Amino acid sequence: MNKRQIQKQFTRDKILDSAKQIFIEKGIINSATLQIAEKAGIAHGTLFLHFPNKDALVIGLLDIELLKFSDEIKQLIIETDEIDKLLNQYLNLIKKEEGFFSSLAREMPSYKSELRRKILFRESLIREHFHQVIEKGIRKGIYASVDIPSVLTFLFGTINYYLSLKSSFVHSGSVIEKFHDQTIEIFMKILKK
Amino acid sequence: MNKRQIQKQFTRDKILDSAKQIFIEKGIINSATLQIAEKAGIAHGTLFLHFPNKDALVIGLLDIELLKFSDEIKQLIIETDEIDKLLNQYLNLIKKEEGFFSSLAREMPSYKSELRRKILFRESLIREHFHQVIEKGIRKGIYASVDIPSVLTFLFGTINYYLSLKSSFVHSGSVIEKFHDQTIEIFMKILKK
DNA sequence: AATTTCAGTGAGTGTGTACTCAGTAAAAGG
DNA sequence: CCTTTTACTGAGTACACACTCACTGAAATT
Repeated sequence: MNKRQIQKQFTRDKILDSAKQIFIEKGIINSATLQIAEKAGIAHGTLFLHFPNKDALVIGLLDIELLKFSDEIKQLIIETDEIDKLLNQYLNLIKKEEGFFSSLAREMPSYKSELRRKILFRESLIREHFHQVIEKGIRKGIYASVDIPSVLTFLFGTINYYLSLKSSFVHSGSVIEKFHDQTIEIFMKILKK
Repeated sequence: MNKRQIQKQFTRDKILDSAKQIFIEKGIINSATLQIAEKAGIAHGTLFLHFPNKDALVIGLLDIELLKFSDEIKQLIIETDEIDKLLNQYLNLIKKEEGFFSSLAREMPSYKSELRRKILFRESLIREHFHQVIEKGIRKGIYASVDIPSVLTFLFGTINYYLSLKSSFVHSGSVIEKFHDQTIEIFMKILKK
């Protein structure tokens, strides 16, 4: 990479960093591209050299962040094969980026269907891991033979709900932490024989 | 009421009807007040004679609709005191106005906190009824002595999740219907001794 | 019948914001 | 050293949309 390419990449990263900060603070939908540019310390027009339009920026941002998250999850799967430990670790990971996931849960229903599909696809990969761990548990006779997709929708739906209404559930601090124990407890009861 | 008052009320109703239709179709946040006025068959300015601003219209609309729903729920409570039947009836009521509740679930996280508090307050009244029925069941020894608020958050969270992502879960038709049986089944398992 | 009241009208205004494009300066290439 | 390429700039444009207000005409009041 020559000097120009390095500079270009650097600017792109600044835009994405700024977009992420603003995404966490108040979401992307109601934030102006001008504000993102200002926070990144670049001209408004520059943003559109790197992303053809606002949607592309959102997709770019979410793609990167969710990929990072996916990788961390994968690591986690390798390390744990008990569902309560996995769920505990999963919640801890979300908690680490709770602002991000809260904004995501809040705004997702308003995204264009293509982007929503992308996000749900990434979620489905995570579900797949949970699915396998539960399946193994059922085969071993540890868990009741539940309909796995159903119980996972129940689980992920609830977590999504906590995140999307975070500001109504907690004034400051973590929703995930608040509901951490009871979520695991109830989910384990669902799996209980 | 004289002729003028009747006419005024009629116009107000037309606005609310139109707003409800548009709310169901695509939500209120991304709909223009001009469009609502056109659908109601009135001038754009007229809308602002009846509601000082767009927010007031949204509050007016949701207040009326949620009050109607509350009343139907109350009726239901009187008639049934088994939790699975109550839940079944509750889901049926939501299904009857699924478009409305889907839009509500989708947009609620984006509303100003005051309006969100209002909506959550109405929901809390409904939860209160569920709470009582479960409590009675626990006292009778039918259900396990679970932490009722936790399991209710789990339940309402999941239902909210289905509704908010309705268009991702079903192409056409009812999400509530799709998840009806499994929701009841899992919830009853949570309550099982 | 004359006057007052008021619901309704719709062109107009102000604001916010996504996106453009002619111009600039520094890096790359010869 | 000169020419070309290109990342970047930021004032400008187009558009959408919430909300206003001078005006109209019919109903209510006198």
